[in-house]
Amino acid sequence: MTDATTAAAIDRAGATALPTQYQPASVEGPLYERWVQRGYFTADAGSDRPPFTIVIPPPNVTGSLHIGHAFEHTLIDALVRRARMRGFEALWLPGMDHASIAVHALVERALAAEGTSRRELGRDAFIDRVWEWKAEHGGAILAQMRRLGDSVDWSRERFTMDEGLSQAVRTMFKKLYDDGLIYRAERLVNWSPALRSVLSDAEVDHRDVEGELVSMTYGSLDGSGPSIVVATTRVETMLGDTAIAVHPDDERYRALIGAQVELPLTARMIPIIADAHVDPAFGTGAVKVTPAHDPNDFEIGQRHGLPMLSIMDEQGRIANTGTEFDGMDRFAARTAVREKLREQGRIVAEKRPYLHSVGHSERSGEPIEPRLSLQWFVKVAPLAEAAGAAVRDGRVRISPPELAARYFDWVDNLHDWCISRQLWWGHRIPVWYSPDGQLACFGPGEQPPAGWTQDEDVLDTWFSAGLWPFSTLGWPEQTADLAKFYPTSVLVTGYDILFFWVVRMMMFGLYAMDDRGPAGAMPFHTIALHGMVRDQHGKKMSKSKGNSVDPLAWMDAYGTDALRFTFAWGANPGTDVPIAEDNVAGARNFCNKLWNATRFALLNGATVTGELPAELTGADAWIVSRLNRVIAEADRLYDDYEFAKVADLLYHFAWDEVCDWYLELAKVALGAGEDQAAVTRRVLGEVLDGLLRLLHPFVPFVTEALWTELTAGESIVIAQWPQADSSRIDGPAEAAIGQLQSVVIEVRRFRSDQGVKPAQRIPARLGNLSGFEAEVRALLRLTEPDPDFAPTSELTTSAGVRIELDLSTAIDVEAERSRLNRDLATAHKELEQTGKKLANDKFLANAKAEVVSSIRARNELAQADAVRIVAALGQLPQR
RNA sequence: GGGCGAUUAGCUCAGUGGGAGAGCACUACCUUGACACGGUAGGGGUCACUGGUUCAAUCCCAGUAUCGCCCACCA
Repeated sequence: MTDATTAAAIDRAGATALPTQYQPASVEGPLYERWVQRGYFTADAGSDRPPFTIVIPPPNVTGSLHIGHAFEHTLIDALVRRARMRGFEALWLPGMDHASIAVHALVERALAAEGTSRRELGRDAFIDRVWEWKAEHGGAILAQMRRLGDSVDWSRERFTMDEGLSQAVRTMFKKLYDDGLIYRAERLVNWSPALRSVLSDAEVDHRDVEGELVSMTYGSLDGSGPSIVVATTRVETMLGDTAIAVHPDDERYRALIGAQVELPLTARMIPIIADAHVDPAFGTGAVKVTPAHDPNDFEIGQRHGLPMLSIMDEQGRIANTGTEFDGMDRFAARTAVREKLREQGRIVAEKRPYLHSVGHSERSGEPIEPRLSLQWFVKVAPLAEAAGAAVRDGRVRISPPELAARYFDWVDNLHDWCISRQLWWGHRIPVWYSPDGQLACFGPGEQPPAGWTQDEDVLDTWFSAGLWPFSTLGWPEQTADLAKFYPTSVLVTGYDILFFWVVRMMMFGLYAMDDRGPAGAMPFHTIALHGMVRDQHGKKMSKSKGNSVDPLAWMDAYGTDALRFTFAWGANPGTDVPIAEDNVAGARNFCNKLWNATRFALLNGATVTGELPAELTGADAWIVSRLNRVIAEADRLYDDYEFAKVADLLYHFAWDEVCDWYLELAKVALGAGEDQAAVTRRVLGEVLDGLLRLLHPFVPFVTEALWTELTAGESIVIAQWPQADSSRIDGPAEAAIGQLQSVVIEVRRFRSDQGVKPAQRIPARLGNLSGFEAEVRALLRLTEPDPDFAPTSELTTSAGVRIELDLSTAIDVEAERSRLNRDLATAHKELEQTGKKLANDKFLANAKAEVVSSIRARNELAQADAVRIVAALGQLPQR
């Protein structure tokens, strides 16, 4: 390099003032502000760019950014950034908190801390409290999510409870109601006596507890009439028994079927019935049936038309039995009933403790009580069938495909969906009742007559969440957004939520948007499923285990880009992602490596201006060839949502090829005369420009900071996505650099084995290196031979290049002998393996021709290696 | 009980019908004018087990064991 170009390069570096280490804090905030101000993140339905729409799960407003959400957000943002660079009009569908249950519970907890309760407050005041709570916590979580550098247009953010979405929910309910797909029925629900509310199945925690299994005699005790022994873990429910069931094929009881026996403690007679649900092998093979307090018994009761006696009030006290137990708490009654039966001599066996699973309220902790009540249901059969068909016939793709089995498993076995909840926060059911008991559903814009009252219940949170892909676009209005951005391109979410959310969106999208026909109604073209974030040992993160980590703390310590790259690196489709702090540190190191590689390039005048020369040679041709292969490969992997593989590909291309080899080779080229240096400066710019753009979706801040320095462009956010140019693929150049690498590696190994310090310069005479002599000398620190050059050692590399070295001292013969023997062993092993195959006639007859020829080539190579190594060993001085 | 998936280096995970890989960790040497958040070289694996198919199995098939997840059930 001339002094003038050196000075120019240093001037330029001075202007960039890049520090030697990447400092995340100084770039992240300012860059994010700049992106938002310049409007890069906004999407316009009026543009003629093709749409790319992503449905995003709304963050739970639970106070702090959860690592799982940060992970998911990162993947989504990567897709959106790439789409934007590829020329799409990219839109996220942002919203807050479809999880009304969670918010409800958190607000209730806050009220309890204040010594008050939802009931004391009343409905309206409670809802005001929820809004206050959301305004406060929602803002906090948004600020945390922005730190991730996500490119959501948060100005489009919608709350599930806002006016527009309420219209959508009412429209949907009315449409389903009018089509006869919504009905009201009395069913068993999960009742929480403490909350005096229904819980969804998802809010019920099944825990193994130590209870008791009590067996007791029903009917006659003295043999004067029929009797039968049944067992139960909940003795008190016997007060509500309306039958005893046995298996129809059970010989022991065949004669008793149809008989009536007296229910102890009551004057009632109940029948013995036959039902296939009963397991003859369990207990006595006879089961008491309490239809109003047990889900299975309810089914039996329905099949046999049994009366359904509710024997508890809404606080879990025995009621309406006409016995002495009325008014007792259910657990007190359990003991009292048992002891009363014991007095009568009806207890025949007790097993205690008896381990069994009992549903508990996730919110209040006490065991739930199944309870009969009137609820609203969606008839899902026709909806689920359409949802299954859309995936079966390929209109909707699931990635990875293995998880489609789970989807079908669910969709094909869906029961009717209970959509009413006895909560106050949520969309109220748009059904009104007249004073004389009529009911009617009123859609948006319709007014119920005066004096009618609205149903008190609200809709299940997944009802409104299921509308997300189109309600956020303005449906039921036919908006420009809806026209352009629906169906959406892809849904990215965890496989854990496939059943809850994805299936609902599929059913509702296909149903609500059916005017678009089968090809346009589905909510998304692709469902891309990721796994759960785990700790470094693959364990689920949870607060109670104390192994959950705070993504914000890692962003502080290592930078947002490091965290994002870590997420991408671990994101294999559909599989869980163990995240350890070591990985984040590794990603931070990678960011720093990129930083310094670019710094080096800038110091040396790398540029993107001017045409890249059509004909490149040597290392320049090689790295440009590799770049174009990497672009093509990265595109293919991105298209398959193979985030981990993209990250790994780019990591190794950047580190192993660009930094470890190309930059080192470029140092030689930059000093090799102005013509060559100019080409290399341009190639350096080309390679880094392409690499930074490929990495930008995962590593937005570092790439923006470096790319704008390198190219003086406005922003990498709006830069074009790299296009692979197959004419730049250069096989001969790749082969030549491959040979150079093998020579360098072998001589380095020799030096290392001989204990020669890396920095020590050694005179050497080199064989024919086909034009790479300068590079090899620079990389290996081999100087030109003096006139009185006297080699003390020589070696011939596997590529056949002879290298003579003057180590000044005698070589370490034993070290060299051991090195050669190791190589010889490798060659012999290879010879043996390949030789065995080549000696096998069946192999030669059956194996594909290219396999045979590759084995033959390996065999020949091993043979040549062995000959060379044996010769080298023979030349070593004898002991 | 039903279904799905996993088992590969000390740890976390890729991978392929024909030469066993990565990151971190480990060993030795090195502050070489981009980077010690670095460089160079190196050690380390009967690819869970047992059978089968095949010229050839870590990969395909069957079974076993262990682990994980989902669903159902637990009178």
